[in-house]
Amino acid sequence: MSQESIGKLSRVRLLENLSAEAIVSLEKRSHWRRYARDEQILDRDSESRDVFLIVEGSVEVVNYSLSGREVAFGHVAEGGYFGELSAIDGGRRSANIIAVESSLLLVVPPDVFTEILTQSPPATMQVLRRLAHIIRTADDRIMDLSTLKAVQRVYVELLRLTEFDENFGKDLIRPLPTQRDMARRGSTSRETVARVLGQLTRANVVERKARTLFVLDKKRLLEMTDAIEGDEESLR
Amino acid sequence: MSQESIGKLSRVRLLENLSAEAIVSLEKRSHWRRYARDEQILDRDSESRDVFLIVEGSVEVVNYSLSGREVAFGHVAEGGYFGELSAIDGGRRSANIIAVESSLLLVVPPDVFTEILTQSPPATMQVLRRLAHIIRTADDRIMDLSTLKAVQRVYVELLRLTEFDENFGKDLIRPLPTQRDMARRGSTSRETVARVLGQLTRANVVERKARTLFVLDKKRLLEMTDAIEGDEESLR
DNA sequence: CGGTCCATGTGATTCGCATCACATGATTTA
DNA sequence: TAAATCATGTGATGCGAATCACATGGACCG
Repeated sequence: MSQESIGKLSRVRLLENLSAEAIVSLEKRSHWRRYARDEQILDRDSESRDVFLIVEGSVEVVNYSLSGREVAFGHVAEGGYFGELSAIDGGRRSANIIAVESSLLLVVPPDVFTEILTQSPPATMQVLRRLAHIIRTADDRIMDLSTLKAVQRVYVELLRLTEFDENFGKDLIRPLPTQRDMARRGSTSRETVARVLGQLTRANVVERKARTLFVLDKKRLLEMTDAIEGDEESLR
Repeated sequence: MSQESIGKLSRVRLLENLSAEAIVSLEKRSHWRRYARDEQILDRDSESRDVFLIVEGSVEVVNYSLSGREVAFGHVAEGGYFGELSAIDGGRRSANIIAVESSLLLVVPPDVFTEILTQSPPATMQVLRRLAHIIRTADDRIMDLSTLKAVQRVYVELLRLTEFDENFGKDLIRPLPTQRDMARRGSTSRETVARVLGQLTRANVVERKARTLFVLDKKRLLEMTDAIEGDEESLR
């Protein structure tokens, strides 16, 4: 194992409080694996219970319904990990994982993972906080799906992606995901996303330039999200 | 504190692996509280971070949208606990809790809860497994909301409530929740639940008698859940 | 025990949005 | 650079289910 990979490993959130020795020992009992862009890393009905640490790259969490419809669950970035649910409860994998870009992962066997938990309280708290965060996010999404209309869910999605850019001094989304991807996350159709984007552009709430979407009026977008709604188009 | 309450406390899942002394010490630093039926125990925007152990009774987890719509998240029975998310991550409460019946709770301050976690690995694993289970349930629900029609979500809800009764040797739901409650859980309207129930009765898939619903053909119900659906009513 | 409140069944109506169907534009890739 | 593939804009259509509106049936209560 190279010195470099140890350095990178220590940057994975799960391990950030572990000693160098503990990390070396962990690494010895795990194995490395590289996945190409778009490659499937984990299948919903695979039998493994391993935990995957993302040392380089990032992944998407996706599920498919029986009718073939895709639902996006989330994204895990470099320094994150996934697969912990099965390692914790021994149950099936709950989703499919796909590499967004070429990614280097450390595959940790379940018993090595649980050993970390029993030996490092800080690591355990880290996992607990992560699970708590996942639950909060999922609960919010259930609320959105249960109480908002499709159009409003697209607003929510846009707001979720919006970040303030220091250089421009403006709110923007960059890079803007494809409409198909946004539809997957908002549980709506690609066409609806297109229509919403067009409408918001006409209402001067957003402005599109190549791969970036400027959010000109974030406040208005926020209001529109929970309005009982009468006339949308009249916002022009 | 009575001998009896210690006995009851040790039956709360969170504490099942703790020593009697640990439980006594925990109890000393917490306080008891009784809530009446339908009383609100926890408000979504309350500031407390306490964890609640259900020693007697049971509660419902509910949320309200801005438009006033209710969404049922779950139910916690005697021996369970709730409020752990805020104790873990210090964040806001994620839902409202309402007593279903008169309930006796032990209110545990956040620092006492985290102390249990650091001192008892089995308790920690218990919490981890519980959170994992909540995530799996929530993910399933997101899939249902994203890919199923309202009618099918009612089928799913019925299946979720169905249990095999040893006495009768039959599948049944007892007591059958009100249509309003089932609508809350399936994120649909009360009327839709009524229509589905009527239809299933006519198709001899279920049969209603007072407060119990006999599920005559569970297999069929299961098939109808993920069918692409053409003709429902023709099942008669 | 008659009245009030809540649960239930069912019709009629409206509306949101998925779906289908193309046209056009942008990006790969051979 | 042409061809192929994928992303995007927008109209037309149909279906699902929320909503409105009552009628009836139970359950509880003063």
